[in-house]
Amino acid sequence: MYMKKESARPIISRRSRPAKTPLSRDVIVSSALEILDRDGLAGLSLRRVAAALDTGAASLYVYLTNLDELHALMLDEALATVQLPKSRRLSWRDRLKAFLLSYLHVLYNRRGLAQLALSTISSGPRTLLIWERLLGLLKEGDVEDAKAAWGVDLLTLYVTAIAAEKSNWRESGEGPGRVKDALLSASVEEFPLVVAFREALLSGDAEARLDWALDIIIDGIVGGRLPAASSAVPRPTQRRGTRSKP
Amino acid sequence: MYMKKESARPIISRRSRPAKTPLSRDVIVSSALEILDRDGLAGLSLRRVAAALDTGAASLYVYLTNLDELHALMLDEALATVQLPKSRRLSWRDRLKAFLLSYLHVLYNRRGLAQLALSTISSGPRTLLIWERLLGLLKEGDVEDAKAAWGVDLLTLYVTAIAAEKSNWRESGEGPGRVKDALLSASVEEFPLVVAFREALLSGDAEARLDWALDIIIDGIVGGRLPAASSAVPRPTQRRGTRSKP
DNA sequence: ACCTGAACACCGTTCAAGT
DNA sequence: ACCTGAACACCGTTCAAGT
Repeated sequence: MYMKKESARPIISRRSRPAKTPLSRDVIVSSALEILDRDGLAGLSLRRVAAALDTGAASLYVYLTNLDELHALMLDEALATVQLPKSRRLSWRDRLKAFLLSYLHVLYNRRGLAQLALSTISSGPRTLLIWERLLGLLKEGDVEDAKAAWGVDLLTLYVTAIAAEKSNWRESGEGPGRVKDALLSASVEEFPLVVAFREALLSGDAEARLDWALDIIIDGIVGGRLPAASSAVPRPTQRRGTRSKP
Repeated sequence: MYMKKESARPIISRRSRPAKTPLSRDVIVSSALEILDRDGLAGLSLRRVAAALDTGAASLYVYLTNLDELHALMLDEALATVQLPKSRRLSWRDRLKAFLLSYLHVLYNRRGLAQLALSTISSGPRTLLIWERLLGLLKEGDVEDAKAAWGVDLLTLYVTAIAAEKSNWRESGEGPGRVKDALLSASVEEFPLVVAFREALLSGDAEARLDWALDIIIDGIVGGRLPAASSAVPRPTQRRGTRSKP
């Protein structure tokens, strides 16, 4: 199952390649994305990328500081294909939803990418462009600045999470089957509500649920309260924060 | 840096342990959680768990089918400590938020657990209990069944995603610093809105943002539209679904 | 039935040596 | 400056052999 291909062959026959394919961040990233498509995140390794480029893993360290950096570069590159709908006939809201759906599909359609998106802090140019577009759409909807800013965070995080969850289901074999089994075998004594809600919990396809959730979140961003305070305001009584010093 | 500890010592001195510590799923899981606490997800391996239990990795396969299963067991076990606030003086809404915050803190406080939560499909008894509690709270708020069911999904996914994102920041060294840098160095020509929104994008601490987002989502679940249709209803025109057969 | 050592097929990263 | 082979310190999983 492990293609050892051209391992013990002294005749290398460089056929088409012009001498070697000069290494660069770009060729490394696109090579890595090809491997991701074929073998998923589990099949992606520096050694495999290097092998595809006909070199050793050590060579990549001239262009990358480590595997994490490659991940971030891959993610940002992949996000280049997220698309704003052209049709000007749609409302800002429908275009926002279409854009988020495009984002979702980009993450979901490429194996392992959604996983990567959640474990990688990306802030490359493609990521910035997505923020730019989202801010533009929310501004079209006359959302106040403070709400738009926080809304971008909320929307991207939610969509990323959905993509990752769906990806998991696909990658790990059988969809939400395990959850379904757990629901069906839950005891009424211990989990009366879960049992009572069985059908409702399992109802609806992924798209209907996503659409519902997006509507809720968008409505909330548009109509909800303003972010409580800018960073300079003293907080009211709060429950034991994450900050380290008072 | 790699504690080779008691590697080449013929005198093993079983001190306190009663003959050996008999292996079982439970001891394996709690041993694994200890390692997770100390060394994070990157430091967790079957070999290390086995070493802590004074045996070889192969021995664990009597109790586990693979590493993924251990992950799922660990997650479910850790979720046991999520707590419903006792104080009956709080509104259902405040108790819901406190419960979700407890969930968040359980995921966040244990290193690597949030990551695990997003890459693992958990459906053990502790997970079911969390659904049970959430359904109970939403019912107290007189949320319609269909909305409550989908709401559980939305709330847990969002909180898990937040925990994972914050965990990433902590685990990967410097918090949202990279994002901040990207924001500060973004060009006005390319990303005018991002630049204009700089301050708003960075404003507010994590708690304020979380609180804002939770309010939006809860409001949406309470007041938003009903899920469009139960699974049996024909869908209106939809954009190219994920389903495989028509 | 349970446990084990050894082996297999991999990893990321570093480093001294080459060009 | 860029590339490389070899080495280091790990992985998960399987398997034949032991008790």
